[in-house]
Amino acid sequence: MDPRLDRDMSNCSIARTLEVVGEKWTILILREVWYGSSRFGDFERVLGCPRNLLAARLRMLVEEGILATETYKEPGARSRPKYVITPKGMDLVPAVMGLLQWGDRYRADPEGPAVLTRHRGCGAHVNVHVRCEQGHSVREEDVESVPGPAFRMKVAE
Amino acid sequence: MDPRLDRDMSNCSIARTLEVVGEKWTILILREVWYGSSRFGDFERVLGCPRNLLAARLRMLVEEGILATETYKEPGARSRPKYVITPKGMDLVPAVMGLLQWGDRYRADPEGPAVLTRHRGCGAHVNVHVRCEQGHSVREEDVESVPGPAFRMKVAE
DNA sequence: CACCTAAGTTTACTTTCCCATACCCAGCGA
DNA sequence: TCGCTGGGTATGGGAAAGTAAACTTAGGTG
Repeated sequence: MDPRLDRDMSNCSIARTLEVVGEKWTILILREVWYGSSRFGDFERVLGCPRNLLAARLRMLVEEGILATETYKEPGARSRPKYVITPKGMDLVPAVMGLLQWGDRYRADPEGPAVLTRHRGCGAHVNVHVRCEQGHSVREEDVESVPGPAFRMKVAE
Repeated sequence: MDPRLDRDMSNCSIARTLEVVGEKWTILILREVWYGSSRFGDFERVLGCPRNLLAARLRMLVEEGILATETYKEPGARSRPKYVITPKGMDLVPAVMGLLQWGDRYRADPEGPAVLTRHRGCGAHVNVHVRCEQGHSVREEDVESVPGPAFRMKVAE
Protein backbone atom coordinates (compact mmCIF):
# COMPACT_ATOMS: atom_id res chain seq x y z
CA MET A 1 0.00 0.00 0.00
CA ASP A 2 0.97 3.61 -0.26
CA PRO A 3 3.35 4.81 2.38
CA ARG A 4 1.87 7.69 4.31
CA LEU A 5 3.61 10.89 3.60
CA ASP A 6 4.06 13.43 6.31
CA ARG A 7 5.92 16.58 6.99
CA ASP A 8 9.42 15.79 8.23
CA MET A 9 9.75 17.24 11.69
CA SER A 10 13.49 17.05 11.85
CA ASN A 11 13.81 20.18 9.75
CA CYS A 12 11.82 22.82 11.57
CA SER A 13 13.24 26.18 12.53
CA ILE A 14 10.73 26.64 15.32
CA ALA A 15 11.64 23.33 16.93
CA ARG A 16 15.32 24.10 16.49
CA THR A 17 14.98 27.46 18.11
CA LEU A 18 13.10 25.89 20.98
CA GLU A 19 15.95 23.43 21.46
CA VAL A 20 18.01 26.45 22.46
CA VAL A 21 15.58 28.76 24.20
CA GLY A 22 12.71 26.41 25.02
CA GLU A 23 13.86 25.36 28.47
CA LYS A 24 12.26 26.82 31.50
CA TRP A 25 14.62 29.56 32.62
CA THR A 26 16.35 30.43 29.39
CA ILE A 27 14.11 33.16 28.05
CA LEU A 28 13.76 34.69 31.50
CA ILE A 29 17.55 34.89 31.75
CA LEU A 30 17.62 36.64 28.39
CA ARG A 31 14.94 39.02 29.55
CA GLU A 32 17.06 39.95 32.55
CA VAL A 33 20.11 40.48 30.38
CA TRP A 34 18.00 42.66 28.17
CA TYR A 35 16.77 44.60 31.21
CA GLY A 36 20.35 45.13 32.35
CA SER A 37 21.46 42.23 34.55
CA SER A 38 24.80 40.66 33.83
CA ARG A 39 26.04 38.80 36.89
CA PHE A 40 25.37 35.30 38.16
CA GLY A 41 24.09 36.69 41.42
CA ASP A 42 21.74 39.11 39.65
CA PHE A 43 20.04 36.31 37.82
CA GLU A 44 19.81 34.12 40.85
CA ARG A 45 18.35 36.86 43.00
CA VAL A 46 15.86 38.24 40.52
CA LEU A 47 14.74 34.99 38.99
CA GLY A 48 14.94 32.69 41.98
CA CYS A 49 16.32 30.06 39.65
CA PRO A 50 18.28 27.17 41.20
CA ARG A 51 22.02 27.76 40.93
CA ASN A 52 22.85 24.57 39.10
CA LEU A 53 20.23 25.21 36.44
CA LEU A 54 21.29 28.82 36.16
CA ALA A 55 24.90 27.76 35.63
CA ALA A 56 23.85 25.17 33.06
CA ARG A 57 21.65 27.63 31.15
CA LEU A 58 24.31 30.35 31.14
CA ARG A 59 26.92 27.88 29.91
CA MET A 60 24.61 26.75 27.14
CA LEU A 61 23.76 30.31 26.11
CA VAL A 62 27.46 31.12 25.90
CA GLU A 63 28.18 27.95 23.90
CA GLU A 64 25.40 28.90 21.52
CA GLY A 65 26.84 32.37 21.08
CA ILE A 66 23.76 34.09 22.46
CA LEU A 67 25.64 35.43 25.46
CA ALA A 68 29.34 36.11 25.85
CA THR A 69 31.42 36.45 28.99
CA GLU A 70 33.48 39.45 29.90
CA THR A 71 35.18 40.18 33.17
CA TYR A 72 34.39 42.90 35.64
CA LYS A 73 36.24 43.92 38.75
CA GLU A 74 34.73 45.65 41.75
CA PRO A 75 37.28 47.67 43.71
CA GLY A 76 38.87 45.45 46.30
CA ALA A 77 37.57 42.26 44.81
CA ARG A 78 38.96 39.83 42.31
CA SER A 79 37.80 39.87 38.71
CA ARG A 80 34.74 37.85 37.99
CA PRO A 81 32.84 36.95 34.84
CA LYS A 82 29.77 38.74 33.64
CA TYR A 83 27.39 37.91 30.83
CA VAL A 84 26.58 40.20 27.94
CA ILE A 85 24.32 39.67 25.00
CA THR A 86 25.70 39.17 21.50
CA PRO A 87 24.17 40.23 18.17
CA LYS A 88 22.89 36.68 17.78
CA GLY A 89 21.19 37.09 21.11
CA MET A 90 19.76 40.46 20.15
CA ASP A 91 18.13 38.79 17.20
CA LEU A 92 15.89 36.95 19.64
CA VAL A 93 14.35 40.26 20.65
CA PRO A 94 11.46 40.08 18.16
CA ALA A 95 10.48 36.62 19.41
CA VAL A 96 10.68 37.65 23.06
CA MET A 97 8.81 40.87 22.34
CA GLY A 98 6.13 38.78 20.67
CA LEU A 99 5.68 36.86 23.92
CA LEU A 100 5.72 40.07 25.93
CA GLN A 101 3.13 41.68 23.74
CA TRP A 102 0.77 38.71 23.91
CA GLY A 103 1.11 38.56 27.67
CA ASP A 104 0.43 42.28 27.93
CA ARG A 105 -2.70 41.87 25.90
CA TYR A 106 -4.16 38.71 27.41
CA ARG A 107 -2.63 38.15 30.80
CA ALA A 108 -1.83 41.63 31.99
CA ASP A 109 -2.05 42.90 35.49
CA PRO A 110 -5.18 45.08 35.88
CA GLU A 111 -2.92 48.07 36.39
CA GLY A 112 -1.24 47.51 33.06
CA PRO A 113 2.11 46.18 31.95
CA ALA A 114 5.06 45.99 34.29
CA VAL A 115 7.48 47.01 31.60
CA LEU A 116 7.12 49.34 28.68
CA THR A 117 9.29 49.12 25.62
CA ARG A 118 10.21 52.37 23.95
CA HIS A 119 12.20 53.54 21.01
CA ARG A 120 15.39 54.99 22.44
CA GLY A 121 15.46 58.52 21.23
CA CYS A 122 11.98 59.11 19.93
CA GLY A 123 10.50 57.56 23.06
CA ALA A 124 7.43 56.08 21.38
CA HIS A 125 6.16 52.61 22.27
CA VAL A 126 7.53 49.80 20.21
CA ASN A 127 5.80 46.63 19.19
CA VAL A 128 6.40 43.67 16.93
CA HIS A 129 4.56 43.51 13.76
CA VAL A 130 4.29 41.29 10.74
CA ARG A 131 5.05 42.83 7.41
CA CYS A 132 5.96 41.65 3.95
CA GLU A 133 8.86 42.60 1.77
CA GLN A 134 6.63 44.84 -0.29
CA GLY A 135 6.31 46.88 2.87
CA HIS A 136 2.71 45.92 3.47
CA SER A 137 1.48 45.45 6.96
CA VAL A 138 0.24 41.86 7.09
CA ARG A 139 -2.65 40.69 9.19
CA GLU A 140 -1.90 37.46 10.99
CA GLU A 141 -4.55 35.56 9.07
CA ASP A 142 -2.97 36.65 5.80
CA VAL A 143 0.27 34.86 6.54
CA GLU A 144 0.48 31.82 4.34
CA SER A 145 2.95 28.99 4.94
CA VAL A 146 4.29 27.18 1.93
CA PRO A 147 6.97 24.50 1.53
CA GLY A 148 10.46 25.98 1.19
CA PRO A 149 13.63 24.66 -0.44
CA ALA A 150 14.41 22.25 2.38
CA PHE A 151 10.88 20.98 2.76
CA ARG A 152 10.96 17.22 3.11
CA MET A 153 8.33 14.62 3.54
CA LYS A 154 8.87 11.62 5.69
CA VAL A 155 7.78 8.10 5.00
CA ALA A 156 5.81 6.58 7.81
CA GLU A 157 6.73 3.04 8.76
CA MET B 1 19.68 47.48 57.26
CA ASP B 2 18.13 48.41 53.97
CA PRO B 3 15.95 45.77 52.45
CA ARG B 4 17.17 44.82 49.03
CA LEU B 5 14.90 45.98 46.32
CA ASP B 6 14.40 43.86 43.30
CA ARG B 7 12.13 43.60 40.37
CA ASP B 8 9.01 41.67 41.26
CA MET B 9 8.86 38.59 39.07
CA SER B 10 5.24 37.80 39.70
CA ASN B 11 4.15 40.48 37.26
CA CYS B 12 5.89 39.63 34.02
CA SER B 13 4.06 39.23 30.75
CA ILE B 14 6.80 37.08 29.30
CA ALA B 15 6.67 34.62 32.19
CA ARG B 16 2.87 34.61 32.05
CA THR B 17 2.87 33.87 28.35
CA LEU B 18 5.35 31.06 28.91
CA GLU B 19 3.02 29.58 31.53
CA VAL B 20 0.63 28.96 28.64
CA VAL B 21 2.86 28.18 25.68
CA GLY B 22 6.15 27.33 27.35
CA GLU B 23 5.66 23.58 27.56
CA LYS B 24 7.37 21.32 25.14
CA TRP B 25 4.69 20.42 22.63
CA THR B 26 2.46 23.44 22.88
CA ILE B 27 4.05 25.71 20.32
CA LEU B 28 4.60 22.81 17.95
CA ILE B 29 0.89 22.02 18.14
CA LEU B 30 0.11 25.64 17.33
CA ARG B 31 2.51 25.51 14.43
CA GLU B 32 0.68 22.50 13.04
CA VAL B 33 -2.66 24.22 13.43
CA TRP B 34 -1.22 27.18 11.65
CA TYR B 35 0.07 24.92 8.88
CA GLY B 36 -3.38 23.40 8.51
CA SER B 37 -3.74 20.43 10.87
CA SER B 38 -6.85 20.24 12.94
CA ARG B 39 -7.39 16.66 14.06
CA PHE B 40 -6.07 14.70 16.98
CA GLY B 41 -4.63 12.10 14.67
CA ASP B 42 -2.90 14.74 12.54
CA PHE B 43 -1.02 16.09 15.52
CA GLU B 44 -0.11 12.67 16.80
CA ARG B 45 1.17 11.51 13.45
CA VAL B 46 3.09 14.62 12.46
CA LEU B 47 4.52 15.51 15.86
CA GLY B 48 5.06 12.06 17.29
CA CYS B 49 3.79 13.44 20.56
CA PRO B 50 2.50 10.93 23.13
CA ARG B 51 -1.29 10.73 23.09
CA ASN B 52 -1.77 11.53 26.73
CA LEU B 53 0.34 14.67 26.55
CA LEU B 54 -1.28 15.67 23.29
CA ALA B 55 -4.72 15.35 24.84
CA ALA B 56 -3.61 17.35 27.87
CA ARG B 57 -2.07 20.14 25.77
CA LEU B 58 -5.08 20.39 23.47
CA ARG B 59 -7.41 20.56 26.45
CA MET B 60 -5.30 23.33 27.98
CA LEU B 61 -5.15 25.31 24.75
CA VAL B 62 -8.95 25.11 24.46
CA GLU B 63 -9.38 26.15 28.10
CA GLU B 64 -7.11 29.10 27.47
CA GLY B 65 -9.13 30.13 24.45
CA ILE B 66 -6.23 29.72 22.05
CA LEU B 67 -7.89 26.87 20.22
CA ALA B 68 -11.57 26.07 19.93
CA THR B 69 -13.28 22.83 19.01
CA GLU B 70 -15.62 22.39 16.13
CA THR B 71 -17.02 19.21 14.74
CA TYR B 72 -16.31 17.68 11.39
CA LYS B 73 -17.89 14.74 9.72
CA GLU B 74 -16.32 12.54 7.11
CA PRO B 75 -18.89 10.90 4.86
CA GLY B 76 -19.89 7.62 6.40
CA ALA B 77 -18.33 8.40 9.75
CA ARG B 78 -19.66 9.93 12.88
CA SER B 79 -18.90 13.55 13.74
CA ARG B 80 -15.71 14.13 15.58
CA PRO B 81 -14.06 17.16 17.14
CA LYS B 82 -11.44 19.21 15.40
CA TYR B 83 -9.33 22.05 16.67
CA VAL B 84 -9.25 25.49 15.14
CA ILE B 85 -7.32 28.53 16.12
CA THR B 86 -9.06 31.52 17.68
CA PRO B 87 -8.17 35.21 17.31
CA LYS B 88 -6.38 34.98 20.65
CA GLY B 89 -4.35 32.14 19.20
CA MET B 90 -3.64 34.08 16.02
CA ASP B 91 -2.15 36.81 18.15
CA LEU B 92 0.65 34.39 19.01
CA VAL B 93 1.73 34.44 15.39
CA PRO B 94 4.27 37.26 15.81
CA ALA B 95 5.96 35.44 18.69
CA VAL B 96 6.06 32.13 16.83
CA MET B 97 7.26 33.85 13.67
CA GLY B 98 10.02 35.41 15.73
CA LEU B 99 11.19 31.94 16.72
CA LEU B 100 10.88 30.73 13.14
CA GLN B 101 12.86 33.64 11.81
CA TRP B 102 15.67 33.18 14.31
CA GLY B 103 15.86 29.48 13.56
CA ASP B 104 15.95 30.18 9.83
CA ARG B 105 18.81 32.57 10.32
CA TYR B 106 20.95 30.65 12.78
CA ARG B 107 19.98 27.01 12.67
CA ALA B 108 18.79 26.51 9.15
CA ASP B 109 19.26 23.47 7.03
CA PRO B 110 22.00 24.10 4.45
CA GLU B 111 19.36 23.91 1.74
CA GLY B 112 17.39 26.71 3.31
CA PRO B 113 14.18 26.91 5.31
CA ALA B 114 11.63 24.12 5.28
CA VAL B 115 8.76 26.54 5.29
CA LEU B 116 8.34 29.93 3.73
CA THR B 117 5.87 32.47 4.98
CA ARG B 118 4.22 34.65 2.39
CA HIS B 119 1.70 37.42 2.26
CA ARG B 120 -1.46 35.85 0.93
CA GLY B 121 -2.29 37.79 -2.16
CA CYS B 122 0.86 39.74 -2.86
CA GLY B 123 2.97 36.62 -2.32
CA ALA B 124 6.01 38.40 -0.88
CA HIS B 125 7.95 36.99 2.07
CA VAL B 126 6.78 38.11 5.46
CA ASN B 127 8.87 38.68 8.52
CA VAL B 128 8.47 40.07 12.00
CA HIS B 129 9.90 43.36 12.70
CA VAL B 130 10.13 45.84 15.55
CA ARG B 131 8.71 49.27 14.96
CA CYS B 132 7.56 52.18 17.07
CA GLU B 133 4.27 54.00 17.06
CA GLN B 134 5.82 56.83 15.14
CA GLY B 135 6.20 54.30 12.34
CA HIS B 136 9.98 54.11 12.67
CA SER B 137 11.72 50.85 12.10
CA VAL B 138 13.52 50.13 15.37
CA ARG B 139 16.82 48.33 15.60
CA GLU B 140 16.86 45.74 18.37
CA GLU B 141 19.51 47.61 20.31
CA ASP B 142 17.36 50.74 20.29
CA VAL B 143 14.57 49.09 22.23
CA GLU B 144 14.58 50.48 25.73
CA SER B 145 12.71 48.86 28.60
CA VAL B 146 11.30 51.13 31.25
CA PRO B 147 9.07 50.46 34.27
CA GLY B 148 5.38 50.53 33.37
CA PRO B 149 2.27 51.29 35.46
CA ALA B 150 2.29 47.89 37.17
CA PHE B 151 6.00 47.82 37.86
CA ARG B 152 6.58 46.65 41.39
CA MET B 153 9.64 46.08 43.42
CA LYS B 154 9.92 43.21 45.80
CA VAL B 155 11.51 43.27 49.20
CA ALA B 156 14.02 40.52 49.68
CA GLU B 157 13.76 38.63 52.95
C1' DC C 1 -25.58 -6.97 15.85
C1' DA C 2 -20.78 -7.50 15.46
C1' DC C 3 -17.07 -4.81 13.68
C1' DC C 4 -14.41 -0.72 12.51
C1' DT C 5 -12.50 3.78 13.41
C1' DA C 6 -10.96 8.22 15.53
C1' DA C 7 -10.39 10.17 19.69
C1' DG C 8 -9.34 9.84 23.59
C1' DT C 9 -8.27 7.65 28.77
C1' DT C 10 -5.71 4.71 31.73
C1' DT C 11 -1.89 2.22 33.48
C1' DA C 12 2.76 1.00 34.28
C1' DC C 13 7.42 1.91 33.63
C1' DT C 14 11.60 4.64 32.44
C1' DT C 15 13.93 8.78 31.92
C1' DT C 16 14.64 13.39 32.27
C1' DC C 17 14.09 17.72 34.48
C1' DC C 18 13.53 20.68 38.52
C1' DC C 19 14.54 22.20 43.08
C1' DA C 20 16.92 22.81 47.41
C1' DT C 21 20.80 22.61 49.81
C1' DA C 22 25.36 21.69 50.90
C1' DC C 23 29.77 22.04 49.47
C1' DC C 24 33.95 23.95 46.92
C1' DC C 25 37.24 27.44 45.09
C1' DA C 26 39.86 31.61 44.20
C1' DG C 27 41.32 35.87 45.40
C1' DC C 28 41.42 40.01 48.53
C1' DG C 29 41.75 42.38 52.91
C1' DA C 30 42.59 42.27 57.92
C1' DT D 1 46.40 32.74 57.35
C1' DC D 2 41.79 33.35 58.26
C1' DG D 3 37.56 34.48 56.96
C1' DC D 4 34.56 36.75 53.56
C1' DT D 5 32.47 36.95 49.05
C1' DG D 6 30.87 35.81 44.40
C1' DG D 7 30.60 32.22 41.28
C1' DG D 8 30.11 28.24 40.74
C1' DT D 9 29.80 22.30 41.36
C1' DA D 10 27.73 18.05 43.55
C1' DT D 11 23.95 15.48 45.20
C1' DG D 12 19.57 13.52 46.33
C1' DG D 13 14.63 13.53 46.31
C1' DG D 14 10.40 14.52 43.89
C1' DA D 15 7.69 16.04 39.95
C1' DA D 16 6.96 15.96 35.25
C1' DA D 17 7.64 14.18 30.77
C1' DG D 18 8.31 10.33 27.58
C1' DT D 19 7.10 5.48 26.03
C1' DA D 20 4.20 1.74 25.07
C1' DA D 21 0.27 -0.63 25.07
C1' DA D 22 -4.36 -1.82 26.57
C1' DC D 23 -8.86 -0.16 27.22
C1' DT D 24 -13.10 2.88 26.23
C1' DT D 25 -16.60 5.11 23.62
C1' DA D 26 -19.93 6.37 20.09
C1' DG D 27 -21.73 6.05 15.84
C1' DG D 28 -21.70 4.23 10.97
C1' DT D 29 -21.25 0.04 8.07
C1' DG D 30 -21.79 -4.77 6.43
